[in-house]
Amino acid sequence: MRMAKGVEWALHTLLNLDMIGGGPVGSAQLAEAHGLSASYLNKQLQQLARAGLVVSVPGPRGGFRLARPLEAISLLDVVEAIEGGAEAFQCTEIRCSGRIGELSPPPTGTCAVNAAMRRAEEAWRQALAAQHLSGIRTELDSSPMVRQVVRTALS
Amino acid sequence: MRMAKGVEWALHTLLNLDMIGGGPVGSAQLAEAHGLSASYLNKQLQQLARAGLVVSVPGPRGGFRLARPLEAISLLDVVEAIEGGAEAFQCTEIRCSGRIGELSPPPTGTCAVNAAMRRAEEAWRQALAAQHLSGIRTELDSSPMVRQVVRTALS
DNA sequence: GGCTTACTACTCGGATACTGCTTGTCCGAGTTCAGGGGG
DNA sequence: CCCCCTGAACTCGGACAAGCAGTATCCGAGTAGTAAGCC
Repeated sequence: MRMAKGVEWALHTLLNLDMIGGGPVGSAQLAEAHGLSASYLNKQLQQLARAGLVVSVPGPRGGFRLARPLEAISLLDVVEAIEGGAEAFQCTEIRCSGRIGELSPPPTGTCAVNAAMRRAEEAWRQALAAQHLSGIRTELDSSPMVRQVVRTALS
Repeated sequence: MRMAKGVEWALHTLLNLDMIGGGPVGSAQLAEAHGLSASYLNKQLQQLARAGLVVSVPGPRGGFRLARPLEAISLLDVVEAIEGGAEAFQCTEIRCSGRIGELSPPPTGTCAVNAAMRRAEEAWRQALAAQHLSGIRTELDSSPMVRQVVRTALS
């Protein structure tokens, strides 16, 4: 179970978009800031745009800008935008297959294994939803010097 | 991010091993119980054996049996046995690459993005570690009739 | 001089190949059991 | 009658392919800005 690395890219890129301020920034510049593939980062940014986290501006001097402040963007928002909202553990109901399934009556209620895994996953989602990008920005050394570096790198 | 379906197979198989009792059961019978691929289930059982959750008995009338009671097996044990203990979110330290990495001084401390993701993952792991297979067995309808069905299916 | 218009350059957006991991399969090593032969 | 030995069958164990999701890339659609031409 490995999370797509696009999540890491998206998180850092969103933080950079916040540091640079208002105007839209092209995916090429955002990619160069961290030495990433511009085309692939563009793909991730499109998914963020579909999820309503960033706004895309077409045309020359276009790009992407934050759709809302970092305070209103949780880690869960970003993960679901990139990974999709599907559950990691997908119950295939093997309890209804094979000899046990044939010999047993159709089970009632949800699978206990599935329920337990979903409980754990719900804890993960809640922990993600409880953390917002504004908190990460605080943890980072967001001194004016760092912000200036980001602006220089994205100019 | 999709969890390997081997986790689901392993969980149901461990529960079946408990229901049938002491003697070792071959992977072929365990697979037939749920209509699974015997060879592939065998692969998963080997990983459970390496993790010390089951004991493998070679030779005719061999197979696998539980190494310890269900009360002593948590969901985390099973997930880590199948998936491996690696973190789902793997920080590639892109903050040190690209133009921002070149212009900024080497950062001190761990990446804030990585720390936040690990906090969420830790919540998930704790939720997994808090649930034991004995609890799932209780949730299941483990009436004598069901147990008899499992024994018949594995005979 | 001001306005309109066509052009150019630049951006996003989606369709298209490639790679690594999960999934699935196969055959060999090792062990137990059974049967036959000898003491 | 009891013991030993040989063989066979069955199991785990690891090495070997196939399928799919994630990864990476490229080219087309659309738009803002610009410059030239016209009134």
